[in-house]
Amino acid sequence: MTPKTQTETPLPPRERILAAAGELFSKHGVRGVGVEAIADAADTNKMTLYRHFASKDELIAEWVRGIIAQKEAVWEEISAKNPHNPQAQLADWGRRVATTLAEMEGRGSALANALAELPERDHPARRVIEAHKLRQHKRVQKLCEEAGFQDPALAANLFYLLLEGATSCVQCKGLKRIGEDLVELVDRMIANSRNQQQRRL
Amino acid sequence: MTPKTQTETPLPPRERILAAAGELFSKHGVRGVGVEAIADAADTNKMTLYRHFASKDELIAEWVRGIIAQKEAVWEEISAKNPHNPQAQLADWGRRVATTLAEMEGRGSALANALAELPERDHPARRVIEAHKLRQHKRVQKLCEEAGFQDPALAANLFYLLLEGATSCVQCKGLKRIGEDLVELVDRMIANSRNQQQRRL
DNA sequence: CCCATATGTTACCGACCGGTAACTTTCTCG
DNA sequence: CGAGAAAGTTACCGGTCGGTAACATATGGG
Repeated sequence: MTPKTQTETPLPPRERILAAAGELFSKHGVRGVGVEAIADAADTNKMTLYRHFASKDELIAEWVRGIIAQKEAVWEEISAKNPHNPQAQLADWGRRVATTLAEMEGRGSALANALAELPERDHPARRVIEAHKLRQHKRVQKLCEEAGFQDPALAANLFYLLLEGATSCVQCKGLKRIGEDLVELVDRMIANSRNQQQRRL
Repeated sequence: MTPKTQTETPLPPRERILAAAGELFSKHGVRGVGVEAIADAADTNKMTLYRHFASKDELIAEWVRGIIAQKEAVWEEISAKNPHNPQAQLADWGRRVATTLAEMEGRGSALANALAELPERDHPARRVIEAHKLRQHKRVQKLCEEAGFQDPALAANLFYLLLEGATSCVQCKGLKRIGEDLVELVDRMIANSRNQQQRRL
């Protein structure tokens, strides 16, 4: 009699919970979803959830860690595809950010939203996100140094501001051309870096 | 016996409530503060709060409207100080954004945070914020047209992304030079616009 | 087969939240 | 002074939330 419409569940409960939490957190924000709703969506119950995660905050942190891991995996992919070519890596990165933005409908970056929803400065998830953002910034800065920008730190901050700005803008509808313009701007930056290199030779 | 340490209260309750709500919302986020805490901080009570605001959501919206009003007042000031000089207006704006960022300790833009905390697409506050962001973007775009950029829409999006990115970055400590670099980048953009104008003459 | 382990089920707790009712106090102004 | 509006006070409602206890069920390997 119970419909059982969901796909079969070969995944262990922990993974199902993480997946369900991810969907709900993305859609309604971490503070807008209760643990019971998560357990239901994962086709399990609150008790099992608490056997796998010490608290809701820890579940949030784990979810955030997953997102970050796959973002860092993308970076690995980028640097593997064009090793020793920082310009190409930066361009690739810009393009990927733009396409990612195009796919996000309405609600913006999960990480930025989580940061805004968790004002407590010592929240586990917050620490993880901040560390990741700093790593990301460092990575861009290193690429800018290798790319031969006159002022690598300035260039890196420009790139970084463009990225952060774009992911922040997605929340607001309208402003549609932003994705393509982001790519355009990154490409111009890279062209500039080449000019600067030539001038210096 | 009651300490009564607070400053005298010559302001009507409505203003006190708005002020207290503003402080608490900024510090703990709109979802992290209850109406009772707001009433207490305003040295009044929940009942009086609900006589002046139909609901918590309306109070949030009113707070947001206040922030936006003062941001738009800044724009008036900017355009009054350098009328018919779009470059100077853009530069002034960049400088003001940078100093504002320097003052915000830790937690980022109240508007961006509110947007992240209110996923419901028809929340009154959300509508107000989105309208404001669109107005802001239009304003920058008009200035870019007047400033004679080759591609005003592209330039406007660059400015806008820089702004949004900077206000979004404040949440993350570290990344300290961002404020000064924002000014530097805006100035370079403006220098570019002058070159483009000359080239076209 | 039987025990241990993982999972499901139900019920519950205390805290907090947004919002309201009913009544009292205070202040203003005619 | 006295009426009326604005503000304060207290108590309460229904709901939700994060988290736990106690117990029932399955599953799988020695």
